[in-house]
Amino acid sequence: MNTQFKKGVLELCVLAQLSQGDKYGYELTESISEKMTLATGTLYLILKRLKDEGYFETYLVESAGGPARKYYRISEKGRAYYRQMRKEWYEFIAQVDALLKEPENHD
Amino acid sequence: MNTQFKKGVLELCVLAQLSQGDKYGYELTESISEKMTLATGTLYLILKRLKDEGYFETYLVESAGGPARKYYRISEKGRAYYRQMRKEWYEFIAQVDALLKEPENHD
DNA sequence: ATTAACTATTATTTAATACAATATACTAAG
DNA sequence: CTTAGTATATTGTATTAAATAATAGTTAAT
Repeated sequence: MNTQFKKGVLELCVLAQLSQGDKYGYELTESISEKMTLATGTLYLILKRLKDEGYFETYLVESAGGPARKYYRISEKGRAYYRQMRKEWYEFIAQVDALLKEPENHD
Repeated sequence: MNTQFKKGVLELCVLAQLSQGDKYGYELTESISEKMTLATGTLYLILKRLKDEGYFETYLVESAGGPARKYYRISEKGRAYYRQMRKEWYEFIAQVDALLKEPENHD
C-alpha cells in the first residue's frame, strides 16, 4: 500500500482507537494492522510523541505471556486534538474529492 | 492545514488534473491551491519526478506576460498509474473510515 | 537449552512537502 | 529610462513522518 498516504493519518487512527478506550502499544499495532499494512515498530514513535505533547497518559499492567503492557489513556487535551484532526481530515478528503471529480474527468 | 495529509495525495491531484487536459505548472498550482494550501515551488518537483517516470510529456508554449509555459500532457502509462493510485486512495480512506467509526466511538 | 510468541524501544534510512531564494519575461507606472 | 509588479520556472535546504531493522525482556512450549 502507498506509504505516503499514511503520513499524519496513522496519528489520527491512533487517536481514534484510544478515544474508544485504553489500549497498549502492541494491541494498537494489531488492530490498525487489520485495516492497513503497518510495520511493527512504527506506532511506538507516534505514541511517544503524542504522550510527550500531553495527549495521552500511560500506565503499566502485568502480562501473562510477555513483558508488562504499557497502556495509553487519552486525555481531555487529546480528545480535543482528535476532534480537530478528524475534522481536518474529512475536510481534506472532501477537497481531494472535488479535485478528482471535476468535469471532463471521465473514468 | 495538515501538511502530512498531503503526502502522496498531491501527486494524485496532479494526475487527476492532467487527466482532464494539458496544463502548465503555474496553472496547476493555482487550480490545486483553490482546494488546499500549497507552497509555490512544491508542484515542480512532483511534475519532474512524474515526467522522469514516463507519466507525462511536456511542451513549451509562448506566454504573453511571462516566460514560456511548460505544458504537461499525461501519457497512457500515466493514465494507468492514475487509475491505480485513485483506486488505492479510495480504498485507503475507506479503511481509515472503518477505524474512525468503530463502535464506542461516540463523537 | 532452544524456540516461539508477546511486548517495548530506538537508530537509521527514505520520501515528500514546505520554505525560500533565484531567474526570466513582460507590462505599467513614475 | 527605471522601477515595480505579475506571471512563470527551477532548485537547494529543512522538516517531518513512516519503513526498516535491530535489540531486548518475559513467558510457555518443545
